[in-house]
Amino acid sequence: MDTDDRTWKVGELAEATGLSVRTLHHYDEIGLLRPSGRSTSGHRQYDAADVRRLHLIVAVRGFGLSLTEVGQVLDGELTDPGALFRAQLDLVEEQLTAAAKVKRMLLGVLDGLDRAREPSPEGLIELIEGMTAMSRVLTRDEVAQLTQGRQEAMANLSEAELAALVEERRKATEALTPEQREAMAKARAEMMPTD
Amino acid sequence: MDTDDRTWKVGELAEATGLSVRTLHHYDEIGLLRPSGRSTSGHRQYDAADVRRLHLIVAVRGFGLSLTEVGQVLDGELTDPGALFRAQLDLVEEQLTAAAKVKRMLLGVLDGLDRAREPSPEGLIELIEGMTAMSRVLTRDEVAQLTQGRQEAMANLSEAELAALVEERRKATEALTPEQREAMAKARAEMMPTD
DNA sequence: TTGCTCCTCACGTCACGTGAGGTGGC
DNA sequence: TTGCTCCTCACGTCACGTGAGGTGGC
Repeated sequence: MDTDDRTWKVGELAEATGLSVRTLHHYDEIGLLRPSGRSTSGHRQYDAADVRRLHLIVAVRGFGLSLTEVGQVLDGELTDPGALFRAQLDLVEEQLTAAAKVKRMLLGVLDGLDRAREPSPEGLIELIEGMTAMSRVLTRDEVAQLTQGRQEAMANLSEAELAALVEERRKATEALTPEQREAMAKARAEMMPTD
Repeated sequence: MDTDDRTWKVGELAEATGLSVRTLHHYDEIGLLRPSGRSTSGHRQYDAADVRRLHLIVAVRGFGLSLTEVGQVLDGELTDPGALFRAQLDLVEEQLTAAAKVKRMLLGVLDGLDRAREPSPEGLIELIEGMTAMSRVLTRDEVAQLTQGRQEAMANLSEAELAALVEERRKATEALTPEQREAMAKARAEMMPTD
């Protein structure tokens, strides 16, 4: 039983797992992974069980859980771990849709930059302004529909806000080249979710 | 020109934008958005230009850039902003594939939990162990193929490591119920990217 | 005068990174 | 004896959250 008896030093374990020594120190500090031994000179000694636990830590951490949650899962401190994983799934799905939207917007901006004859800082700003003003309005409408109780407050705010917003967009559009105008229209189309 | 002359207090702006007062204080502190005025009593006064800049800040921040980068974009400090946005696009695409993988693994774990007759903490652990041991091996193989120079070092490591790994998986599989075994096989299939 | 908003410190968060200064093993 | 690894502080990061204690405007 060679491998069951051998022990790892912190640097060896770091090298083997791709983690940093500091990370292993950190896990020790917070009690997530305490090496089961110390040498006479105080060096950490990880045994096979520690290594196994470390692999589990890395695995569960990969689901996006906090280190506290990782510890709870591994130590069986949760009455319903499934609930935690389901919540995490919801979160990941939100991240996926959010990231997909960001990707669409980035593609829109890059497309606009490509179409611009000569790239000016102002052109970029106006491009971004045009792209996002749209989604801001949409968001406002959605919010207004969802939170009926606050509609009165919304009306007060949107009075000045929407005026400023419309004015902003008018000014911005005015200063654009035809190419940029076209890019903006295309970008808006791209922002509309298709999936 | 009513809206062009009016001025916003920090609380009003926070309410209107959905940001926190603290966030606006923070943007002031780091110089990202300094209100153009202060009242005699020291209260921040944001004018229409400040509000416009704030909307731009929120928009650009939405691309996932750091506040430093947001400032650089808005102040035209970058010779090639397109490069920044392209880098950001790469990052977002990486996040998308990573999140998709996490989603697949979470679905696998949840599926395994559903199939287990009675959910035990040990069963969960073993399920996770089984699911992720697979991807660890795959990753190792890929790394070995990519970094030829380090193959010798890899061989040294994988000797003890792989032995422990195989032993781990054998023990884990041994203790599983038939339902869990089936779930693991299904989970592995799900882990293989299909897109 | 009572609330409400505003102000400025200043510490806390999360998962480590990055030296700083010193000791032990091969 | 020289490197290399190990050790323990301890501050820094990033974008704010969260009180703490006090002042000004309607």
